Amino acid sequence: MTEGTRREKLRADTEREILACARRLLVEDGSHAVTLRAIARELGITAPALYRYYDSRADLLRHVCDDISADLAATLTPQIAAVPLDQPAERVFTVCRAFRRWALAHPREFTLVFATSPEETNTPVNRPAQDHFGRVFLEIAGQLLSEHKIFLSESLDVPEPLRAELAAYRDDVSASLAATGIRVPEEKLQLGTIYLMLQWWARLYGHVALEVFGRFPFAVPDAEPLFESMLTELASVVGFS
Amino acid sequence: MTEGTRREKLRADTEREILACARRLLVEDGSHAVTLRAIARELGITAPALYRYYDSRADLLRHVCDDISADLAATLTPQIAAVPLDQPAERVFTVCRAFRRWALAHPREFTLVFATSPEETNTPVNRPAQDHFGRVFLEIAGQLLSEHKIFLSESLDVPEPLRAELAAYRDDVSASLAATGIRVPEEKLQLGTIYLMLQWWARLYGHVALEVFGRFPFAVPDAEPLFESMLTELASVVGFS
DNA sequence: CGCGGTCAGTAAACGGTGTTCACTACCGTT
DNA sequence: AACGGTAGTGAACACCGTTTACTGACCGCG
Repeated sequence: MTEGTRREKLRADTEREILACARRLLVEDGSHAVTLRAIARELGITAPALYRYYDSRADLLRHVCDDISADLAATLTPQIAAVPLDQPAERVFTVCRAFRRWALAHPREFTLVFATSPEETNTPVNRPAQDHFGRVFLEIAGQLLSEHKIFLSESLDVPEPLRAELAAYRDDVSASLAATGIRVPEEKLQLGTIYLMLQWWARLYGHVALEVFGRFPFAVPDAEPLFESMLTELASVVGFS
Repeated sequence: MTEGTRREKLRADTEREILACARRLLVEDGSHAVTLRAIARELGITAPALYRYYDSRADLLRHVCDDISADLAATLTPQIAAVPLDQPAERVFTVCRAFRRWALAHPREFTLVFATSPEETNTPVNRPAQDHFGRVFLEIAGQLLSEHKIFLSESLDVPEPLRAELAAYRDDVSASLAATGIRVPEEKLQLGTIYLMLQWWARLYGHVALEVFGRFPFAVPDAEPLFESMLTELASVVGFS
């Protein structure tokens, strides 16, 4: 897979080591503990050596983000795959529940990837679904759309002022999906579908972020029932069982 | 208001100065620029002097959070007050729009207060609506409930497994409201009401956070129509026009 | 074989950070 | 006039990211 020049093999090796170490530090002690010097110390090298691999600490953190996103995707995909294709509602539920479970189990990773202001990691604003979890979300939604006609088509009432906006997004979604190898027939990507995807993602994200950050307006010791009720309500909106 | 011993007056003065300076640094250069030494430099004192006022940088940041929350509350309250009491839907819309506008105009403050993992500011987990914006949200919702019976009462279908949870929150909400001087008759605080408040907050938060962080699954240049459509949809769920 | 370039890694240094500690000098009170 | 509390200082410690000039070892080429 990677170039075999052996030199590059070693390089890729330590690069993986760096990322793994950064991940470990992040998980165990928080993002402020992800320090060039700490990583170097643990790898038995000196801090400046890391600049052979990353331009800066921010750059490293950005790669850690991508690493985490990849892991999340790798965690979610098999879980969805385990649900039969002919149970689309259950598939969507599964990915939502899995995402919540992952976020609660990996709060620091979640924070870094999903709730870090772009400036913190110096992420260029022009970096939409690139590598990030959005891709996973799109993939799953894309599969769903391409294999079923579950979503209410034109009958779903998309507010008029939104139609122009949504039409613009469609191309973006199409391109994103195409980049991952999924081909969705044009006629399946209706405006209502895109609208639903956005709503779904916003609610899922909102609930999970609130839960991870403990920012409910009052103490909520166990938000799982709340989450489940959100799912069933969302499903009813879409037209699931 | 503050003790007049003049010594304490001076102290309160510089304390305000410190907070104001921290706010300015946060707004202009991001939270990483909020540095004890930078603050001290600007006040013409030395960094260790700040320890006379705050236990640590984290402690200072926590107070900045409270300061921001207070400001947010002060921004929102008059905006709501400007909407006649007999237009409850418009009142809710107003606070939601105002919150979104504030967040977009003050992304760094929003990030610090609403999307900082508790560990970052060393916030004790047991710090629910205390001083934070949750209180404002509760106040507004509380006023709404106590003055109108807009929300669908028992007819709203609260999923069975949730009823126990929600019942537990009710006391919490009651106490929080009472602490701010708002007395809501017990019978107005129905389970469905609490459920709605949570849903509303989760969706509002989710949309705004996504927008501030630019974490929509694809590029969304202008999320305002999306936001407005969310509002009208939420309103229809509650039974507004 | 040996020469030369590429490149991972080093050592030292710069300026910045949070935090601690011993210390001063003032201010209000007794 | 003496005292005690307290805001503020200065020096120091242990970190941090980043830059610079430097060392070797490895690899391919003649």
